[in-house]
Amino acid sequence: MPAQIAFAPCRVAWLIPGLFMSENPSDISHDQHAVRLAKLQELRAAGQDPFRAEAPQTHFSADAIKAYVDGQDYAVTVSVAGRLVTIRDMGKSQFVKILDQQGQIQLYVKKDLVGDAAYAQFKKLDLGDIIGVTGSLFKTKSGEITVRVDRYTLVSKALRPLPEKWHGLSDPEQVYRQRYLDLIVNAESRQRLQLRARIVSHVRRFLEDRKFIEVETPVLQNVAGGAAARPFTTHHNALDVDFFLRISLELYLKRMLVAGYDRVFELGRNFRNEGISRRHNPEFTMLEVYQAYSDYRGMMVLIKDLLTTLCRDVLGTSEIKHPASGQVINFAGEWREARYKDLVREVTGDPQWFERSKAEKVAGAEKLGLSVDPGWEDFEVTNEIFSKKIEPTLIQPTFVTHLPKELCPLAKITLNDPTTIDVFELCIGGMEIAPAYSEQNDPAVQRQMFEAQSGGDQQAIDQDFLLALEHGMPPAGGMGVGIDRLCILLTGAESIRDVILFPQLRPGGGS
RNA sequence: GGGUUGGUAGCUCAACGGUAGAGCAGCGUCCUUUUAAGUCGUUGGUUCCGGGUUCGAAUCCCGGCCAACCCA
Repeated sequence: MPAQIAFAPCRVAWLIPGLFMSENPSDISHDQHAVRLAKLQELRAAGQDPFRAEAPQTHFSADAIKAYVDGQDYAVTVSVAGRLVTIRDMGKSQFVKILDQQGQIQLYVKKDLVGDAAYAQFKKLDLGDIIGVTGSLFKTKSGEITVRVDRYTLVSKALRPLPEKWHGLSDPEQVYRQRYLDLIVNAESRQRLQLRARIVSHVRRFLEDRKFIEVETPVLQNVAGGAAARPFTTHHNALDVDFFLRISLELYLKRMLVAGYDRVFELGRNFRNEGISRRHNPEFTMLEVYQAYSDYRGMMVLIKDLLTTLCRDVLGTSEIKHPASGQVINFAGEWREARYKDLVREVTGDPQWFERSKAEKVAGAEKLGLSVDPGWEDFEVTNEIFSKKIEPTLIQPTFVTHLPKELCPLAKITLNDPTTIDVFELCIGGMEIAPAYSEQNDPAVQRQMFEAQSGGDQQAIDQDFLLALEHGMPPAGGMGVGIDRLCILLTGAESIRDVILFPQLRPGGGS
């Protein structure tokens, strides 16, 4: 049992006479940082250093509360530790609360139990200090299970004050830049970000239970392939070579299919050097899953199982509020399936849309209130309609299938329709959550599609990937799941920044 | 990149051309089962930064920085 830290039985004001007297020009009572430093100095002057102290921890807060045996006050002894977040001082006794990983637990400190000196020292603790206590559980008059403290130890002195206890921290800039403060004082943020951890954990377990193997592939790549996005560049000094940070996991995971890993996944960070918005962070977490001898229809079953079990096991409900639309998203029952072309024909009101000339399509898009870049191809004009006028309306889970082949060079062409590919995009809450393909495994067709997309720029083609394909890749279904967006959906967050611990901000701002 | 809104005490917010305030936190009292505990007293400001207008600017104007939202 570590030695108990005891405050010297004197007041800070005695240490430096007149320190807190208002008529004294050196009064520091208004400067909370200075007051806390003075308290630390006082401890050190008495030969005690809280930063070298230790505390036992037998229980987290919620586990300790569960350990209470009803009707048997003081029967169970626990040691808990955490940050002081509430102090209610009643003279010769105090109720305080500490916060740990599981939440808060109330402590009751009585002068006649801990002794005069230790009690006097306890009164000098500040909100934010980290303490460990040992005591026995009881239930207060108002029914709150509480630790009656026998002894306590200060194990870290907080030199800065906490944000306000009632309103918490609400300045969004400070919430993101000093997330640790947000997590201390805003229970909602704590719950939301812990929910994310449980979602990610469930995803891993779900896939491992189905015999998928988790792998880690390179972040630094010569060719940033597998998606259309602007990559970040970096430089390796020893090799004197420029690298890209990956924009997708796809091409390396397919090499693993070639390697004989029949079910493989990676849960990792992608980087895209593009705009920052409510739905985009420059680095974001992606799940990609590949299953040999499956196809995009198989991926439909997989993603539906994944989301249904997530709802059941993590959220405990199959209905989620969607704040932007006010609708309730229902994950139970059949999910809608709709062809891309049908949705476009419906929203444009034109059954012959795909037979129209580009000029007619541009006019049609403008009629819908969209502005169209004159340099765009046919399919880009149509896709602008899809992403602006259709996708945001797909609130309930919807598989959009048979996308135009120009939208993705990595999928198989539909057998009886050479203009579309065997893919789906799962849209929920107006967002694209998961695209999936029947993966292209014909190396010659794959090469043609890369060349058509790259406009003849051989540098932009991952030749090593094509070489791998020539060794033979089994037919497979593949799927990507944007984990951040999934978390936005499942936690009811309004912004990607709310489900990322430390979202990217311009450096140097704020405090 | 463009537009809108915002930046005031450690935190949450007032004051909108005339002496910068409140609550919480802090400091000093009272109080041994409190629940935003209560009680009495009290300290604390480069009003984001830099210019300008004015007798006088947190407030109006211009420029910059940072953020949120909308748009591209």
